Amino acid sequence: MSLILSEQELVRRNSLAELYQLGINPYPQEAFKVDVTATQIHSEFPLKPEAFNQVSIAGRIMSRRIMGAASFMELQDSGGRIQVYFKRDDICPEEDKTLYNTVLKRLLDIGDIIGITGFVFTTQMGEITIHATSLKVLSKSLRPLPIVKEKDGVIYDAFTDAEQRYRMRYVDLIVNEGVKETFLRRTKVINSMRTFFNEKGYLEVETPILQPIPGGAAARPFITHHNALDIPLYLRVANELYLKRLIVGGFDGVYEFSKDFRNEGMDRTHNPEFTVMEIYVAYKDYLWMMDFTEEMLERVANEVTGGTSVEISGKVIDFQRPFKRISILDAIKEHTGYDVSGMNETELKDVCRKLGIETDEAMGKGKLIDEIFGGHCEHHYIQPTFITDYPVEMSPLCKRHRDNPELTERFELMINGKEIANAYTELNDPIDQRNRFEEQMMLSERGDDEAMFIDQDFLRALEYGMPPTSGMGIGIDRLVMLLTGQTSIQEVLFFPQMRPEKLRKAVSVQDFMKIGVSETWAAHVMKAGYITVESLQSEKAAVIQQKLNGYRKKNKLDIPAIQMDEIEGWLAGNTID
RNA sequence: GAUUUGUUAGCUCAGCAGGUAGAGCAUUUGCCUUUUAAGCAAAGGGUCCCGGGUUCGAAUCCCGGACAAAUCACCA
Repeated sequence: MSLILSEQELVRRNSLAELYQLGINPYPQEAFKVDVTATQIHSEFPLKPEAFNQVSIAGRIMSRRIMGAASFMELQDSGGRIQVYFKRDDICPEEDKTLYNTVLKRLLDIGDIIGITGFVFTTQMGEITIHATSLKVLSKSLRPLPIVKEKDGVIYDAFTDAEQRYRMRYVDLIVNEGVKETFLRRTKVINSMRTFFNEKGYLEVETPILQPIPGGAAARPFITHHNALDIPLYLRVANELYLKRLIVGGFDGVYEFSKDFRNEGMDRTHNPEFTVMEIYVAYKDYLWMMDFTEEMLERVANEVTGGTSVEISGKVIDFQRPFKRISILDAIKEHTGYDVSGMNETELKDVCRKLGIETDEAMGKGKLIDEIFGGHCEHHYIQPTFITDYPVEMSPLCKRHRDNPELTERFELMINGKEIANAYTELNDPIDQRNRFEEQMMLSERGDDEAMFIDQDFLRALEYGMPPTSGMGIGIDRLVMLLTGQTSIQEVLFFPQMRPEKLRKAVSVQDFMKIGVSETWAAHVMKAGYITVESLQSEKAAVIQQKLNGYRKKNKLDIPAIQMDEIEGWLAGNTID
């Protein structure tokens, strides 16, 4: 962060100092009583005006319109904005008009947080407004906010730079209307699901994020190190294996909203850390889970949006039950014309070649079928659709299909061409499970770095016996995207992962004084464009002299012109402590 | 990782016939007691992302780099 402040920041710091001089603490300790919100005033004042004769409210100044002895401000609290009217003689009934003339008109800025008391009325323009009778500074803002204005529903000068919006989400939330709403909905989605599960009697649990074996999904993990144990630990890529251990332990239904971490690419649908809800229910199968998932999504959509359909990038998606169901092999047949059921690896590679899909040695049957589906079928499923009965090679934790041992009892829910949920009739045969892990190991040896590790403790748990169980995982971020009409995951995460901001090396006046620059000149040297000591020392003395004296003249500085021998002293490289 | 586009004042953006850096809002000063993206008048504010090159001269042209966005690739 540069130490060189913009003009507006300097003005605000000066205002801050003046407030202190006036005996006003711009960051007071004591609580401020808030007895009403902007939203309440807007909705209830027209019905019960007499209830708003004395209100106390706090918020951030978002606009100011000052005209002599009267001013209007827009105050923004957590729910919205309310206009405030100040009249000099009302907030300064005595002789001393400083609070109005100096504090309100000059020392307060857009972005400052204030508390006021007053009564609500309607202006001649018909806007519900608080007529303030007192004013208290609650927090002085030292940086200018982007000014976003709106008239007749048209937004002017919106704060749109995605990088700045994500890096400074706090600013985004303050100035961009609608950002808060997305995150309120996100919480509603989660609350709605949680209530649904709790009503069914399932237990919310917490399982380890730091895992010695990153199991439960085929993904590249983040690795870290535990010093005391001196072992590597992995950030979880899934919580599946732990939840199933709990089913072994005797719970009928367990679920967890889990932050998972995958060390893979980032784009508008992938963030390195993301939220998944996983639920496991004993004595159920994947057919039951399909019904359960439909019921859950229809209800969540209803509770969050007030209906079952949502619009996203021009497409209307309907969460009304029942959802379409189709097996993955039928889906491939339908969209490519190839019947890949029963094909061996060579035949599948042949199909891939004909479809223009690149293959490599590391790909087994499961991966090949996945590629065909991903490349030619997935994007067709806009309306919620269950894709079922995946090949056994693709699903090492899933039970074989009751009618065909080559397949598994698995479904993925596709919405808007993307996978949203994934569910199994869980594999509880410990012998089969061990074999499947070993097949994964072979894939790993062939070079598939996403293949799963063998979790011996998980196998031991299965050997004690797990009841027949169905489990389902759903990507919360992607679901929230659907239900808020957002097309990038960054819009539904408060703080999406960003490349670290490169901060300019902070230099201070003292750094320049160390090489002999006088205190008088040090600040000017920085303002004249030498933002590091190195940048100054790498310049020729004559150039520096010209530049500094030019700066002195331009800014009409009341100090003597700089002399050559003084500058040569700076460049000599002697440091002074 | 590839391609395309972008990076200019606090914010949104113009300027790219290479020739002294612009607008609106915001800021400062003055006027204004019910305004509405308030108004009127004046002023200040910029490493034109960074580093090289071409040129008498680069925000503008060329090369390299950083960062971002979009598309694609990768991604149970």
